[in-house]
Amino acid sequence: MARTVNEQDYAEKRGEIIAAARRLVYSKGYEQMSIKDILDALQISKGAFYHYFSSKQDLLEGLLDQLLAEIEQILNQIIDRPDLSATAKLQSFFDTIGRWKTAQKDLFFGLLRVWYSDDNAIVRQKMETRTIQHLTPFLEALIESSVAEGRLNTAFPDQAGAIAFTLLQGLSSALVEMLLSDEPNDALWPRAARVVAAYNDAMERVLGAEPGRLQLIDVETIHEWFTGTR
Amino acid sequence: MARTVNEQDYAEKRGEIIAAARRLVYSKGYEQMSIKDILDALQISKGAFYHYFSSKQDLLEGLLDQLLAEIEQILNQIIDRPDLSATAKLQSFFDTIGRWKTAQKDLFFGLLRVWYSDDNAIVRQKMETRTIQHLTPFLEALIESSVAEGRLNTAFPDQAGAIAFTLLQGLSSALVEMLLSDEPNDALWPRAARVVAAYNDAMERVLGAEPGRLQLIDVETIHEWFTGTR
DNA sequence: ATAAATAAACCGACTGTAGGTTTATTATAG
DNA sequence: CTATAATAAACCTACAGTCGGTTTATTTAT
Repeated sequence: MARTVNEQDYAEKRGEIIAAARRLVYSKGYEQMSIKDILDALQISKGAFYHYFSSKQDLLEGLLDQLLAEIEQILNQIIDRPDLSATAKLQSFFDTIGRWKTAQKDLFFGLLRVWYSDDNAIVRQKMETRTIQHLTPFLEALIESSVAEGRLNTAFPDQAGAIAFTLLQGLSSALVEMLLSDEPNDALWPRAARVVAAYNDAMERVLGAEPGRLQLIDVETIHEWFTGTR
Repeated sequence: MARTVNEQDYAEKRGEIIAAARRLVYSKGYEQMSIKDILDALQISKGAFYHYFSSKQDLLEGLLDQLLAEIEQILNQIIDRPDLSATAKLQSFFDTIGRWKTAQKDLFFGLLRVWYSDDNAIVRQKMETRTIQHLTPFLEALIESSVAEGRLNTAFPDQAGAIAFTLLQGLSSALVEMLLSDEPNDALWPRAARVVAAYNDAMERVLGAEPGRLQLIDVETIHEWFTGTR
């Protein structure tokens, strides 16, 4: 025979290209990123690129896969903890999201404008639907267990995960819009706090949790978001 | 001076271009629609187009304005009805959305694929945020009145409108995804009914309505959606 | 061990198309 | 008449994607 595909190398190279694309998407957004940007960054030819990806969209799918895989890994770490009750895991899930964003604050805030720009609409849209599709099962399991534990109460544990995600994304959108507005932070942050409180309330009602039980984002965190340098 | 701008004519021509763009967006999606498509459809030159719009994005904004204005008009008709209580208006609001979609069923289903395609992500995204921004006040007012009427119960009437919209959009996304899937309709529709029930429940809980009071979409309607020709 | 064979990996000029600009011309209100 | 709105058409630039071709690694037959 002849030269055979080295799956290892192939995947590695593909990963490198995706990584470069990711940096570019983070810095200038998907639409603004040209294939040439990637070629320049990696010093490879067009032929090389199109050997690994059939189109720019194909590259995007790969990027989304990578992002989702990372999230799933983090989620799994929470799920696997035997010391936590299902309800605690659920809360830990929310906390982890918030903590990640805070930890990578500089990166995160730099990302915001790009991620929520018009030039990134497809990426966000696709990421949103994929997040719901892939992560809902995790949430569903936690919710079902919590219902069994008696800490949650819903007649639709199978659907509640998706609805919870919808709420989470709604909250994110609302907060991001405020963060990206021109209004001064100190005027914004009490309003942000109220938005969070409202979504918290909504989430508790939907899942049938006792008031104050579930906290999507703690007040500390949003305060920090809205008082740091933008 | 010289030839003065005829505001009337100017707006009219702009409207014509937007209308043509709208037909094209409906038939092939925003990204797939080129400026040339519009020029060909109206038999005008590029110069003419760029006299009325500064860019393709500018055109999009105009299109969104048009769409939103139509929705607002419909909403206002409901609000203005003195015979209805606030809660009845709220229900009427949901009904109207569903009835519109059913009435224009053929158009509506044809639209679905295009509207939810990747090539239309920016349009949908922008329309979503603008819908929330512009229509939330209407919902808020209805919710506040309903709370006063004692038919709803929420500590966050000011935020509940936005959250309600989030839920509506979440439900829409879920249903559309099912409608666009390859699975056969008869297998799909009981699941769709359950999704609707879950969102109904969520909405009632969030707004603090009595169970069964609020109906986002009635079962008749979705049944019709999922049994007609696709 | 070596050379022929073969397919993967890579290269970069080229193309078609699209959004947008510039420059020139026509029509019309004052 | 003339200034300007309105239109036309040639032009520019950037970009995704293609394609014929070259290099490089691996296998197989001698």
